[in-house]
Amino acid sequence: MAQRGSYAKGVAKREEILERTLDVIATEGYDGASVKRIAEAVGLSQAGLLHYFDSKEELFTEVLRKRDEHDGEQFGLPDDRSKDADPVDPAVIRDSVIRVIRHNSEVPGLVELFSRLAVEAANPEHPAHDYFLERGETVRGAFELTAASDSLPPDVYARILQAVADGLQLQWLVDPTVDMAGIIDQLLAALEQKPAATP
Amino acid sequence: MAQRGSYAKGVAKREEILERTLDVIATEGYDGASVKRIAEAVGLSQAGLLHYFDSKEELFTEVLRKRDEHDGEQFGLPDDRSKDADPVDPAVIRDSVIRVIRHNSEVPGLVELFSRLAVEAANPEHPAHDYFLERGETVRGAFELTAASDSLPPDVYARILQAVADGLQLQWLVDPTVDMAGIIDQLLAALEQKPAATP
DNA sequence: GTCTATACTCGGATAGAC
DNA sequence: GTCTATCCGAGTATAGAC
Repeated sequence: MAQRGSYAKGVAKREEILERTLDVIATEGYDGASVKRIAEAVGLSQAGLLHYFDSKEELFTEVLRKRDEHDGEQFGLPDDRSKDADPVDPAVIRDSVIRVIRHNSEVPGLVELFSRLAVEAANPEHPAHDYFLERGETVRGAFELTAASDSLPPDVYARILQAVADGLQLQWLVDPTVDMAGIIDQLLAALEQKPAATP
Repeated sequence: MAQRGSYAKGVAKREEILERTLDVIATEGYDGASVKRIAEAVGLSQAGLLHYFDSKEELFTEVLRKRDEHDGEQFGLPDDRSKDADPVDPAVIRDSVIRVIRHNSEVPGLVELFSRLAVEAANPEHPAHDYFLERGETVRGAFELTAASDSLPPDVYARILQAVADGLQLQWLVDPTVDMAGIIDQLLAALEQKPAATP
C-alpha cells in the first residue's frame, strides 16, 4: 500500500524516486544497495522512502520496470505494442538490441541489479517473479520478429537469444573485458543465413 | 586457514563436509542456505563447521568446485586435461554437455547456488571470483572443441554456448517448464552445418 | 508526508570451555 | 576438534512525533 487518498502527489513522488534510484545505481553502481543508501541518495530517510514502497524488493522491481521503460523509449524496442499492425523491420530491432546492450555495458550497477533479482525471482513469492515472466515474453516476442534461421523454430530461436544476452551479462560482470555487444552482433550476423542484400 | 598440523583428518573432514553439503542442497534445495542450516544437515554446529572454512563464501565456492569434480567424473568432461594429446571427439563432448544439463534440471538448488554466486563473484574480492574466471575458461575450452560454425570464430562460438547455458538457467529458475537440455540440443544440432554423417 | 528513534531478526563470526 | 554462548553488524520494518 503505497499511497491512499490524494495519490496524485504520491504517484509523482514515486516516479521521482524511481528515476533517482535508477540514476544512482547507474552512476554509483550497485554496492550493497540497501534501502538506506538509496534513501540518502534520493534525499529521504529510510522510513521516508519506504512510505512509497512496501519493501525493498518491490522498490527494486519497480526500478527495473522503469528502466525497461527508458530503454524502450530511448532505443525504440517493440515493447507491448508488438502486436500492432505495423510490420516491424527485423534489422531495426536488431539494431535496437545492439544499442541497448552497448548501453548496458556502461551501467554495471543496473546489470548487477538485474541479474541479482533474476535469481531471487526464482521464488514465486518474490515481487520480481511476475516481472521476469512478463519481461521474458516481451523480449522473446521481439526476438521472434528477427528470427532468421531455417533450422530453429522462432520461439526456440528467441529463447536462445535471450539466454545469450543474459548469460553474457554474467560473464561480463566477472570479466568486464567481455564485449557483449560485439559478440551478439557477430551472432546475429552469423544467424542471418541469407545475406540481407539490399535490392 | 582451515587446518594446521595433522591435517590428514582435516582434509578428509573437509571433503566429507563438502559432499554432504552438495547432497543437502541438491536434495533440499537452496533455501536461504545459511551456514547454520548446512551445519545442522552436516551434523555439526555452526561454529564447528566454520572451523573448516574461513567464511560462508569460501564454503560455497568450494562446494561448487566439488560439484564440477563430480560432474566431470560422472559425465566425462574434458576438464583441465583438455590439452592432452588425445583428440577428443566433438560428438562425445556434445553428449556430455547435454547430460550435465539434463542432470542440472534435477537439482534446482545447485543451479540457484551457482547463479547466485555468479553474480556475487562480480566483486573481485569474492572467493568465487577466481573460480568463475577459471571455470569459464575450462568450459569454453571444451566448447571450442565442438566448434562447428564457419561464420563464427571458435572462441566466440564457445563464449556464446557458455552464455546460452548460463542464461537458460536463469530462465529455468523462474519458469521450470523451460527445457534447457532440449533447447541446447536443438541449438547444437542447428549449428552443425555439415551433418555429422558417420563414414 | 516525512522524520527520528527503535525494535526486531538474521546471520556470520569469535571466545573460550571441554 | 567441537561445542555453547555470545557478540556484533546490517538491514528491514514499524511506531509515533511533528
